[in-house]
Amino acid sequence: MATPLEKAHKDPESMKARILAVACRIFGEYGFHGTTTRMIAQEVGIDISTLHYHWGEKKDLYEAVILDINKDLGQKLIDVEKIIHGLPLSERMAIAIDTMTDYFFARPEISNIMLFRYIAKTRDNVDLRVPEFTADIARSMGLTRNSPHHTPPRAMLEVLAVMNAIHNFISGENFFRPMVNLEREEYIKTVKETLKFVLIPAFVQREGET
Amino acid sequence: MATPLEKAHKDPESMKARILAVACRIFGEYGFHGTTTRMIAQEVGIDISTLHYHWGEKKDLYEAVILDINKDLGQKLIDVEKIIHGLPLSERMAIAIDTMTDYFFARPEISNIMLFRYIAKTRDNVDLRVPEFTADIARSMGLTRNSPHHTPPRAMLEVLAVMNAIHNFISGENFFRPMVNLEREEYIKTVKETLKFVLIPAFVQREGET
DNA sequence: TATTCTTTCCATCATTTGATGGAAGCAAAC
DNA sequence: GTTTGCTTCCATCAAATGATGGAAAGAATA
Repeated sequence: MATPLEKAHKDPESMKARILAVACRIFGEYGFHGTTTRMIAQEVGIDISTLHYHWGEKKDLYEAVILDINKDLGQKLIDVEKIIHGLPLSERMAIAIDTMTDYFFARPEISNIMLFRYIAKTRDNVDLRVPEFTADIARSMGLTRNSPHHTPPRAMLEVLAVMNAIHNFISGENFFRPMVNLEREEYIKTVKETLKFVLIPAFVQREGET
Repeated sequence: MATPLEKAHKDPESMKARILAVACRIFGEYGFHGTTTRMIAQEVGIDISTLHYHWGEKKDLYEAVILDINKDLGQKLIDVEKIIHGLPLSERMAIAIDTMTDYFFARPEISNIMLFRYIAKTRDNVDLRVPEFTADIARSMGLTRNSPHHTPPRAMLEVLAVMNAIHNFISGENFFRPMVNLEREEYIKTVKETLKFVLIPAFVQREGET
């Protein structure tokens, strides 16, 4: 049997896990400063003291959310890499965009928190593992052919351009969807089409030139 | 002579204008909730009461910032449109990307506040004129050829993809630049190259197909 | 100079918010 | 049944924060 701590971490019914899930959503919606511990506690249906009992102070809970996202997203990227491995570039990108878009639409808090972290000033120590993930994806996309153990700035930025394009449409849904007046399903479908249209040709074209 | 209000609005030395400029920067750095009126007042070097005297409550000041951005950005888009009018698509996009990237790097608060507005929940009435701007750009890019008086969702999302790609690299500079370990000038240069590389081919390719 | 109007600051409030101590509840072990 | 340890909640605190009233300072005008 696992230790109580591990159990609490794994059992989604445990109070600790329930708090973490709600915290992830609320932090994603309102950002760190826009979120109050009372908002989270109320959403879970508990007292603030119970929240502090399980997770300590607000910043600790936020860091736990970051770590949770790192774990989940890291695993997802590994899964996708396995699926697309060996396929031609245009297919790899199409599948990756479709899959990751579905994933983020299902867990929009992840896109929200990542974008918040990019643009807002904070003083955290624990951090998103974006540098590692970005380098991994660059390798997976074949952008590091000339320097397998180092990721050139240009390759990093290209990957970030792709990833962030996805995040924007997920996090911006509340703002963009009324603009284009589409139902959710239709919005998701159009977002995927647009992303694939805009992002894939550049890379395919360059690959053909070598 | 202009009214005192207009004067205060135009004279960048006036207290009201100074507060607005600082507010724009601080709101951009920390978001609405992450910003306190005391932070703004301290940065300007005045008492909070003076701030409230000129701009009323915090939300009013924030709305003034939004209106200011709308005005400035709207004018910039008109200027760019004049410059690129008539040129071939690939050149139009290259110049627009270069120009707008320089513009946002010079005023990163604009990118910050726009991205904040996309992802964070608020209950504002006054709003960014993103829908209008987006439709204008779509028209300028020739994406509404088949329906000149209506902007199809797909065209809107394509424009948003381009605009947001720029915003991401400006607002994310503090996060991304250490990742790629570049000096500021080099970062800006690489960002422009990357944006043009990723964003232009898709549109040029489609235009060639018609 | 005296008067009036504008601008700025000091002192202070009420509310919100992060955080804690201690009592009460509850289940498992003895 | 009693004890022990874990969990939850109530009451409360201290600090941060948005906001205001009124006095003081300054500028413009008669």
